[in-house]
Amino acid sequence: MGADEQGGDDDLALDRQVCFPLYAASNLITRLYRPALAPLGLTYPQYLVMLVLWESSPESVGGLGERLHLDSGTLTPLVKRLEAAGLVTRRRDAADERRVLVDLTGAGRALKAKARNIPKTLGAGLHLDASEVEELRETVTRLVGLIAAAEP
Amino acid sequence: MGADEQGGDDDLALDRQVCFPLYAASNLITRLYRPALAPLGLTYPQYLVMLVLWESSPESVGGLGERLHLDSGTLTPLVKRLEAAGLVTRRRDAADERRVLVDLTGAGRALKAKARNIPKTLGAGLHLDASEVEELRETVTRLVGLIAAAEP
DNA sequence: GGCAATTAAATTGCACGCAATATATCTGCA
DNA sequence: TGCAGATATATTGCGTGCAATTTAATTGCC
Repeated sequence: MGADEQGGDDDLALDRQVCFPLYAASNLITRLYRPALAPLGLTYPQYLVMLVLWESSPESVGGLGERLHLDSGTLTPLVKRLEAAGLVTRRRDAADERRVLVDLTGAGRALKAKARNIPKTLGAGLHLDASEVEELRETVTRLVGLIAAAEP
Repeated sequence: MGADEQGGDDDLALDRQVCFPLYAASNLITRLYRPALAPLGLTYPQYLVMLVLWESSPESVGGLGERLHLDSGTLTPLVKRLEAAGLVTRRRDAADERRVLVDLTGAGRALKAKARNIPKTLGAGLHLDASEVEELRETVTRLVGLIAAAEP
């Protein structure tokens, strides 16, 4: 142990970080999805918003943000792009004029059919067995819960 | 199973995706590190570059990119900001003028002392036991390897 | 009812990330 | 030697992410 390693062997080694592989995995996944999403005219974050809406719509901007851990600074312009693409509509909630409700158009709903095989197609290329994927998903989901709970 | 669920129960449910928790975890971690890195004047990606340089410097832009899975489009402006902050120098490699070598300044090297307790401080807040963290790190690292290998 | 505090979105400004492209340098081979 | 192809970095353009601020609407409390 060198004289400059008072914090332990070397806590600052890149290969010791948990944060870094998560960061790298996220970037790599965005890159991996790009060619599959390009024919649908979607970016990866836009795809996530569509996943939420395909499950339940209309949804407020805040609702989308809570689900995806994103704020209005990210979602407002993103949803406007989806609106410009004709996939969603935006309207003020009559019951609470502060809210904006994002809803699917016919084209937005129809896009789900084109997206259906994306998870299977992209998952297959990784050669991870199902149980391993499931465990990874659960562990990272729990981590997300922990970090989100630790937030202000 | 509904008539619109031909791809399985619903492969497009957000909670079924492995990609999403990784994406969310990455964003949340960046947010989590921000207040700890602010006193050092670093963003999270800048911190990762410094981690690499603290391990071995000088390093070429390409070397940084290979280690962090980033390209010159991201690294060039980032490293220039580190240079403007007085933490690194940039110079052409005399042996191969195409390369740019990024090296630590005295201030850059000195910053390591201030960063030393960051991993422990931030890790402690998550209340995950060490073995669990280790397993998560290994699994995600393996995933990163798989996706990176699948890349062109 | 009325006003302060809260809440929901939108806006602004900055730093990524990356595809596509441009520029400069090097390597290999005729 | 000289030149075509490959390689390393830089640049451009666009879409995020997010802190900080602004604007508009609602709630709570008197």
